Amino acid sequence: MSATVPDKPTLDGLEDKWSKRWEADGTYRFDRRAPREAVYAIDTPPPTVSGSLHIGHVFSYTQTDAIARYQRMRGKQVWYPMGWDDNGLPTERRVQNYFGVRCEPSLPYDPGFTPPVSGGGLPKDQPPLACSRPNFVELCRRLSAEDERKFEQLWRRVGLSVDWEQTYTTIGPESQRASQRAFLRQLARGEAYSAEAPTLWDVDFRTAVAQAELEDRETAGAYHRVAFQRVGADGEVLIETTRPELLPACVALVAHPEDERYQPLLGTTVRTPLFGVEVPVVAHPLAQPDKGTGIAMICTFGDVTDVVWWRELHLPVRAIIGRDGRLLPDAPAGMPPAGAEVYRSSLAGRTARQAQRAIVELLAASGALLGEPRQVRHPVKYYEKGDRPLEIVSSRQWFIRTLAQREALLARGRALRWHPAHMGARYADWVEGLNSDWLISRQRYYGVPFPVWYPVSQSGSPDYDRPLLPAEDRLPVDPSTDVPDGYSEAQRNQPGGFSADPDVMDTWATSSLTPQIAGRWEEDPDLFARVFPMDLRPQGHDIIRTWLFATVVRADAELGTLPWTDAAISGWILDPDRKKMSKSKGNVVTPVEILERHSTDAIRYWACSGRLGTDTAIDEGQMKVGRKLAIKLLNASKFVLGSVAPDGPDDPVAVTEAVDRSLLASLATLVEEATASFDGYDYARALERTEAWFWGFCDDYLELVKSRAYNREGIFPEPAAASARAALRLALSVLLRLLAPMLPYTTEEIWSWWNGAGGASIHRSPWPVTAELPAGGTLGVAAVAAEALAAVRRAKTEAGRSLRAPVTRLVVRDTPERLGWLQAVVDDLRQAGTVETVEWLDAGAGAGATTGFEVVLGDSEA
RNA sequence: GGGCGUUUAGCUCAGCUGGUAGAGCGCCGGCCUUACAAGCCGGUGGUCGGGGGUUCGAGUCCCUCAACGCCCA
Repeated sequence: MSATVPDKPTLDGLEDKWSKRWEADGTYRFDRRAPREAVYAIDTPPPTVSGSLHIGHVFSYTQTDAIARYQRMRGKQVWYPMGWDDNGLPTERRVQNYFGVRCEPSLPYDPGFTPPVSGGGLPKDQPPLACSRPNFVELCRRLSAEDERKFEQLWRRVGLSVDWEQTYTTIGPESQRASQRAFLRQLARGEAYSAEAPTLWDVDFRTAVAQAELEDRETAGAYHRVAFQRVGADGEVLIETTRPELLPACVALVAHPEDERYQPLLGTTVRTPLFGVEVPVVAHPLAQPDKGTGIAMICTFGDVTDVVWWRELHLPVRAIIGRDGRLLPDAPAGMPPAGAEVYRSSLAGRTARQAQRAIVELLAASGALLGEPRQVRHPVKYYEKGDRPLEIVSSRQWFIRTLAQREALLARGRALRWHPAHMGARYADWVEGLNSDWLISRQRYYGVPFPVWYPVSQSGSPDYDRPLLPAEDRLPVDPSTDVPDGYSEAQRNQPGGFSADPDVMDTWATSSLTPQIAGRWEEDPDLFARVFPMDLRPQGHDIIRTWLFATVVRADAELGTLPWTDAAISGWILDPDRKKMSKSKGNVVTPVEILERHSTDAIRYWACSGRLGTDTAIDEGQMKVGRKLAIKLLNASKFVLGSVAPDGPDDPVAVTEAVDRSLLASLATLVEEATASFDGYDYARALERTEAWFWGFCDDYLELVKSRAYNREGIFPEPAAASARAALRLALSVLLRLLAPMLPYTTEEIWSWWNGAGGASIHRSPWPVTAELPAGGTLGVAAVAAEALAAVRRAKTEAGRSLRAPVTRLVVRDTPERLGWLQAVVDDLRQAGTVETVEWLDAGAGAGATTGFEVVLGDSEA
C-alpha cells in the first residue's frame, strides 16, 4: 500500500483527532473472552475527585499507561479500568463550601431541598443551611459527578488507554455492595469487630482517626513541674508534664523499673494536687528516665503511651475530655468532693487550652507548680487533615484485625515484586510498626455505611453485642433508611425496636477493595477469574501504608492471595525549585495549560523520562525536548514514506547492502534492550535508548543513504537502492512501535499515513521482535561509516564551509577490518560527504595502530 | 533515635553484573544541506560529595563521615 503523507506534518490537533478515533473504534476495549494468561490487569488508582488533578497525576498515570500500551502490543488483553474515589472528608468539605450547607443527621429527608448557593460564596454572616444526611449525600454525588466528567476529559486528552466502558466510583452501589459484603464476611469470621476503646479523635471533624492517618508535627509546648504529696510518708514527688490540664485524669505515676531513684516509691501512693486523688506509683519499661524528672503521670489519655500503660498496667479510666474537645461537665468518679468542686467551677466545659491556663493558675496559687514552665518544641500527633492536636477519647468503633496476621502480611509483602525493589522496605517497616488494629469507622456522612443495626432494649439502650445484619442479597443497605428484617420503620430508635449504626466506613475500607470492585467480585465470577489477582498496582510511595497495605489485608483475608503480582511505585512531582507541590504552597501547576503549550506527547515524553520511585522536577525544557522528538519523528517519517520509499515491499530479504544490514543489526539490539527494559518496568530506559538510537538514525544513517534511496540520477544499481528503501521502512516501522507507548499520538498519526485512514491502530500492532529484521548484519559497518561522515563534517565546519563543499581527497588510515567495512559503504559516503577521491592506508591490525581520517577540501567556489 | 534513598559537566539526569567518564539542555562558533531553520553541523565543559579499604584496575564492591530528601519512632 502506498503511503499518503501530508505536506506539512504537525502535532497540532492530533489529540482531538485520535482520541475520538480510538473511542469510536474501541481501540482500548477489553476483550473478556481472553483467558487469564492472555490478560494484563491493572488496578488503577482511583483519583480523589474533590478538587482538581495536577501535573503530578499526569506524570504517574502516563507512566502506567506506557506499561499498559506495551503489554497490549505484546498481545495481552489489557484490563485497564478507571475508578473515581469520591467518598470521604475531602468531598464533604468541598460540598459544605460549594453549597453552603452542613449535614444534620437528625433531620428527615427533604425531597425539595435547595442549597442556598451553588459554587460557593455564602455570605460570611449567613450560617450554613442544615440538611438531612440523604440530602447531603445527594449534593456530594452531584458535585462528584461533575468532577468525574472533567477528570475523564483530561485523561482522554492525556491519552490514557483506559477502557472507558469500565469505570466505577467508590461510592457507587457496586462498591457499596462489595464493601458491605467484604465487611460482613470479615465480621462472620471474627476478623472485624467493634469495641469500646480509646481512639485517636479529631475534635474539629469529630471523627475517629486511624494510625495511618496520623502525622507528627513539631509543636510548641511547655514542661510544667508539678509536686505530688506522698501518702503515708513525708515528702513529695516531682513530675514534669506538657499537659497539666489532664491532672484530674491522672491515674498513676510511672517510672522505669530499673531507675534506682524511684524504686523506693514503687508500690506506694501519692495524692494529686488540687484534686486530692490517691494514685499508685508503678513501673513500666516505657517510662523514660532521661525525660523530665524521670517519673511521669499517666492520664486518661494524654497520648498513645498512656493507652499502653492503661492497658498493660490495668489502670482505671478517668476520662475528662469529651468528643467536642471540651472538658466533661462532671469530674471523674472517685474524686473527693473538694476536688470535684474545683473541677466543676474552674474546668468543666472549657477547651483543653483554656483548661490548661486555668489549672496552671490554680497550681501556681497552691504552690504545687514549681518554677516557670520550660518552653519546648516536641512532636505532637495530628490528623493529617486536621488543625488541632488529636485527643484520645473512648468510643465504640469498628476494627479490622491486622496485628494478629502481622507475619502473614509481612510474607505477602516479600512475595510482591516491588518496582523499585527498595520500596518493599516501606511496607515492611509499616507492618512491623503497627500498634493497633485497623480502625475503619468514621463518624461522617458521605461514605459506605456499616450494614448494621442494633436491637434496642426496653430501657432504650442499643445492644451492641447482638448486631442485626442483613442477608447478602439485600446489599447495599443504608441502615439509616433501611429496616432490619422483622422490624418496621416505626420501631426505629424505640424501646424494643432497633437503631442504626451511625457510622460510615473509612475511605480506605472501600478503596482497599478496588481490585475486587473493578473485577466485579462475586457479581461476575467469569470476569473476576480472568482479571484477579491482577498484574499491576501503580501508586505513589506516600500511600504504601494506607492504600497498598489495606488492599493486601483485604485480599489476604477474603481471597487468600496477593491482589497483584507487581507494584510500580512512582515518585513525586516537585516544582522547578525541587519543592514538593502542594496546594498550600500555591505552586501547583495545572495540566491543561501545559498540555496545550507543549502537546500531549511532549508531556508524556517528560513523564516517561522519570523513573519509578524517583522524584522528578517539572521541567518544561524536557517537554520541549519531547516536542522536538515528536516533530523530528514526523519529519523523518515524511522523508521515508513521502519521498524515498512510499511503497514496499517491507521484506528483510531485500536488504542486501552491508550498511543497511548493519543498521538493522543495531536496531535488533535496541529491540532486545527496550523489551527487556519494559519487562522490568523500566519504561524510562526503553525510551532513553530508543531516543538515542533514533537521533543516530537521523543524523548519520539517513544522511548516508539518502542519495542511494533517492537514486535520482540512477548512479546506484536498483537492488542497492531498493535495499536502502526496504531498510528505511523496516527501521521506521520498528521504531514507531518502540515509541508508541510513550508517544501514542505522533506514532499513530504516522502509522495512519502508512496504513491508510482505515488501517489498524499502531496500539493494537505487535510489539517489534528481532525476527522481523535480517540476521547477520555487522554492527561495525554503520558505526565506522558514521565516524567517517563525522570527520568530513567536522573538517567542513571547522573551515567555515558549507556542508556541501566538495572534499577533493579523503585519506582513511585504519585497520584492515575497518577499512573493509568502510569500503563496503564508500559509495554512500562519497555522496553524503561530497567526496571526490578516497585513499586507503593500512594502519596494521595492532592495538597501537595510528588510525584516523584526513580530509582535504577543495577551493572555495570561484 | 531507627530505616530507606539521593549526592556524576552551569542545569536535568544515564552509567546493568568493576576495564581509559556519557546524553540532553545551556553556552560558544559555524551552515539555506530538495524530511525538518520550531532545523542542521561542530566545539566548550567533570580530581564521579569527603576520607579510608579490597583489586593489576573502583563512578561501579566494602567501611566511615557529611549534606539533602522521604518514611517510621
